[in-house]
Amino acid sequence: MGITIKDVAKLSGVGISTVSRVINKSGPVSEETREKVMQVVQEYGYIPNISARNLKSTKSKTVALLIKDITNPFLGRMLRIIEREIALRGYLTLIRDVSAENEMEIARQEAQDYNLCGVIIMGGYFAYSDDDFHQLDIPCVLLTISADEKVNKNLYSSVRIDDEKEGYRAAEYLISLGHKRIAYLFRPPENEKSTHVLRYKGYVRALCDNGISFDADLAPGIQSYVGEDGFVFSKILRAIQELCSQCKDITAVVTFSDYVAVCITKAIFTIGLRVPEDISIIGFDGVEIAEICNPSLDTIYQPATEMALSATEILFDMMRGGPTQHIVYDTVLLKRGSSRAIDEI
Amino acid sequence: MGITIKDVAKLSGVGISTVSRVINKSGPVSEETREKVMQVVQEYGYIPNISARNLKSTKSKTVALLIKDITNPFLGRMLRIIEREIALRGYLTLIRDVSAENEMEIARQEAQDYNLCGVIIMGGYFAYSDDDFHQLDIPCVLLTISADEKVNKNLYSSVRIDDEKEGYRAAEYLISLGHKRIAYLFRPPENEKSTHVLRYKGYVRALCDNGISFDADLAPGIQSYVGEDGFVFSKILRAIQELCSQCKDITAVVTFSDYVAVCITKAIFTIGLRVPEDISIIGFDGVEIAEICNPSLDTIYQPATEMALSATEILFDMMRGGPTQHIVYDTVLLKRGSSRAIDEI
DNA sequence: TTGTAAGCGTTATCAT
DNA sequence: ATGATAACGCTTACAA
Repeated sequence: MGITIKDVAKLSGVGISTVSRVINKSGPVSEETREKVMQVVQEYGYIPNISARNLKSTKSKTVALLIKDITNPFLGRMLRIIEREIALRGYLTLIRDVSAENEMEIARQEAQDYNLCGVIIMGGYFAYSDDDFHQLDIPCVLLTISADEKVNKNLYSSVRIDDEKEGYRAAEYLISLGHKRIAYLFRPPENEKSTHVLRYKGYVRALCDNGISFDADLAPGIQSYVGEDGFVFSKILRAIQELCSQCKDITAVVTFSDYVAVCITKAIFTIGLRVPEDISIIGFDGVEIAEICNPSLDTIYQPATEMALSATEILFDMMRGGPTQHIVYDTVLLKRGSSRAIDEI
Repeated sequence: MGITIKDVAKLSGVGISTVSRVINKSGPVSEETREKVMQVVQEYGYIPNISARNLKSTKSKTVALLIKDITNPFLGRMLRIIEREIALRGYLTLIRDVSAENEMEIARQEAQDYNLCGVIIMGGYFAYSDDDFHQLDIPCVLLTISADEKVNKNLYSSVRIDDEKEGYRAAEYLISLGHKRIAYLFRPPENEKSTHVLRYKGYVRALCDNGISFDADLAPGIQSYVGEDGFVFSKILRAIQELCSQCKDITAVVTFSDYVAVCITKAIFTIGLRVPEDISIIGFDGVEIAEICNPSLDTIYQPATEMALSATEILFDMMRGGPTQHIVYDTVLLKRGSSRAIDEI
């Protein structure tokens, strides 16, 4: 254990509170003593103990970043940006992967333990209640998600896209190209209320609106798209195989992430078909992989940078007493060649 | 702020230390009082405050995971496994991205602040000194890296592959296929001592050993492979364009990660050449992307799961007073079709 | 401008 | 088996 504030005080011949004032710039100190203290701090490499700080009722200048699945590249990109923004403002970031857990419980726990100033939750579900936010009791921004309509909008902020609408858009795009037999690959159970499901609902609505009857056989769930250490590809391959053997007339696939779309592309090649000649594909998110794969994917691009910056800004606004905000970003439909009009075939 | 141990004591009509004993199972308590206390704990949702715990000299059952670049998919995979293993042992994981910072300084800081039991550093550099580990003063495992030879091996553990050897192997594989003009794309400056550089050195040695004169023009550094929020592809594309225009006779490329290899593949397609017909490529790490891209990449596969499990196990061993260990894993050269013998062309 | 002292929520020691 | 009480390192009134 390093030296404490007490040691610094003794070593520099001043009182404890003076040292505290120096390192926190939290009160008047004569230039002379200031230098004396800093001298000792430098020489002995004194580091204030955060746990002790957190113990006092005052907030700790740290923000928690709770992530549902830290290996998700889309979330990863935003993570980096947010972390940097938070550091720029002189705050500390506590990162926590909450994949398998209840993120609200963890948020409460951490808020208490570390005396947090705020929380950003990325990619969770949204079965939150008013009570959840009341109990949390510190500024909270949901990123990529929103709470249910019933939850009081003044209790939290959110930054996201309209997943249902964009799912609709993805499907509509393929429909506009003349496709009628359009599959959707999604990940089922646990995430009952997730962005994935919303995108899926958009897909279903798009079909209906265009007079295409929804066929449940075309929307199989794959069992969990990223195993802890296993790979997902084999599962997708199996799904695609079934999809193509049972209903030979499929001409397009929609899905909820670029990553899965890349897997689907590979699966299609593997069974001897081509993209986009035989089957058209559209991805979701617009992460780099969608650009560098072969062929590059058409995709629904989310403005990750802007979303990350907004989330951070809103959080710090709230920490200064500002109001909650709810921002819904528009996406951009990137056309890069993984789908083609059905007539051309 | 939730209720404290004091409140629980009052509410259940017992002393503070009794409550402490109950929740920590750290002393004799009558079954009767135990139930009384637990009753209150449940009812009011009491959560012990970790900061307060950390303040006491006793260790806090938390381990820090320091990562150089959290968006690296290879590190990400191991991260998930380690986190799970740590949780399984009843410990808390503190994740921190140390991309832009000095990981040792942060390790010391966190060790003190959170009263850590141990640290795992993933993907850092290795300009560490004896002093670094002495000052850190808690069990430390380096994952994917090792400290310099000069550093006392009893001060830390390490789990990694032999990057120089495996870089050699990658290059040698292409040489064995008849390639002579083999490029290497790497990321230069800051990482002077990183795994990347070792792999590069292996590549150079392989060339020499096989009587191929090293041509610096074939090993350009790309400026930084993952911008904070920018994409790397354009940079690689430029590098490949130059490489192919200046020295038309290149037939193969080695690089330090699958991700970059995928970018290179795309760049090659973009300028109108084919993989592996015109140019052979081998990746590094063996992450999923190397399998699902087109064509699937030959790559040097690192046993990520085993490495992650080893690192965790060694750390907990050390925490129980066990010795330091230094494990070097072998890789597997996966041949999936992104390189071909030069004669076949 | 500076120092003293009272907490913050725990755990650990020591009586009881 | 149980309950005071003294730390742990820090911030912050309040006093000097």
